[in-house]
Parts: sequence; structure tokens; C-alpha cells
Amino acid sequence: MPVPELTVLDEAGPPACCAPLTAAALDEADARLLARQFAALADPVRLRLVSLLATADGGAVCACDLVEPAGRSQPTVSHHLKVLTDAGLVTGERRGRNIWYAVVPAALEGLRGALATA
Amino acid sequence: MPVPELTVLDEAGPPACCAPLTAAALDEADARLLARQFAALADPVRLRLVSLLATADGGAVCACDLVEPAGRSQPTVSHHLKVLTDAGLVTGERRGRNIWYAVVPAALEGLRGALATA
DNA sequence: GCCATGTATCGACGGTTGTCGATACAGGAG
DNA sequence: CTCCTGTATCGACAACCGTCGATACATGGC
Repeated sequence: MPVPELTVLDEAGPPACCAPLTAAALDEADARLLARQFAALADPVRLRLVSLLATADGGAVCACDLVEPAGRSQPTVSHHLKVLTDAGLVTGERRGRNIWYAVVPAALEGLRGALATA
Repeated sequence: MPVPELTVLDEAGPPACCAPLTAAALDEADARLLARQFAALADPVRLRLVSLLATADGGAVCACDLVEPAGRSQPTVSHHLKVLTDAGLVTGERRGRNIWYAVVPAALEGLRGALATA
């Protein structure tokens, strides 16, 4: 795919995306947006990565320290981190020659809001 | 697939599945369980179905009344309802010759819990 | 029993996704 | 500038997923 298409969600999580599912029938756009974020969490490896980031001291972990606990190859872990980043759930920042990843709390909070039961 | 394999999550949602992602690195089993539920929400059509169920008067909707708003064929809607049901997010109950679907609030609540930020 | 209606299953198709090894890119160390 | 290390990208492959039309199953009305 030559054309970048991560236009929707490229920065720190949306303030409060889509109003609770229980509020009203969501429209196409909101549904696709939400679906994309849930899809980012719909993989065991990615869930584990988020969990590792969320529980880390300082809230961030060097990508190099994620490969072994993830139990996947370095390219695969990199791929998953990209998926999470594109969905706005985590962010990465260079420090020296490493990249430190951290969760975006607002994004998780936004998803929680969407799941709120009336 | 001849062998049914929906052993994990076939009944009304798990009380509180997996402890927050932010609690500790979740193990393989929990990760797969959670991933399956998030995967069920990782589709715009299914999100819309959940939304329709959640906002309905009486909390339940006849399957026949979901086809048109979903904008998909009847078999496709049936498929999505099955995915949601297998994940424990919704339940179906026969009434006469119709089947009425409703969300399982505890399941959504469980997912909210998993997303809780410290 | 027979028909009509509502729902699920089947089979097929195309598109997406997770995974890897190989490789390219980036930045610090010497 | 040249190596070394950490990260991302590429290309490929198998598996999975969403979708549909056709069809089977189930229930109630007659």
C-alpha cells in the first residue's frame, strides 16, 4: 500500500471518541473508528504488550525489552507495536538508540467509555 | 471444523475475566480470552448490532429487526450475532418463532474493567 | 400433514492478518 | 568514516474473516 491511510487516529488518543454504545445507534464512521481500536486489542500478543507497558515502572519500556516477553520475533513485535500506535493506544519515543513505548491512557479511557453500560 | 471449540466463553459473560491490563502482565490464557472478546467488537457491523441491542426498549430486539439496520444480508447478520454470542457479549432467546437478542451487561462491564487505567 | 416465515448452516470467494527470515535504515561508539 | 546495535520495512506464506446466495432447519398457523 503506497498510500498512507492512518489519517483517522494518528495522534494521542481521541478525547472521548464515540459516546457509549448504549447511547444511540452509532453511525458508520464512529463504528469503523471504534472497531479499529478494538481490533488493535484483538490479539493476545498485543494485549500482552499493552499489559507490559501499563505495568512498567515509569510507564514506558524499551522496544528491545518487549521482544522476549512477547515470545515473537523482533519484526513481529515491531509490527504489533505499529498496529497499536496507529490505533492511538500506545506511543513511542526515541531515547538514545532505543525507542521507548508507553500506553496512551486517554485512549484506553475512551474505549472504557464506549463500553459503559447505561 | 467438525469439532466445536467454543468451550471458553459460551455462557453469560464471565464475572470479571482477567483483571485490568494495568495490573500485571497477563498470561497466555487470559490474553487469548480477552482477545477473543475484543475481536468480537472489532467489526463495525457487530458494534452497530451491540449498539442497537443496548439502546432498544426492553433491551432486546428480534433478529428480524436487525437485518435492515445492519445493512447486511440475513446470513451475514446471523453470523455476526453468533460471533457476539460465542464471545459471551450477547444472548439470544426464542419467543414464538422469533429470536430476541440482548446484550450481556456483565460482559461489557468485564471488558471495561480490563481497560481500567491505574 | 402441509405451507409460510424466521433463523442458522454450507460452500465459495476475495481480502485481511499474523508470522517469519532477510534486509534496509538510524543512531551512537570507536 | 566504519562498525555495531536497535528498529522498521519488505516479501512471502498460511490462516482467518466478512460477505453472499443457496439451502437446510425450526416453529407456528392452517
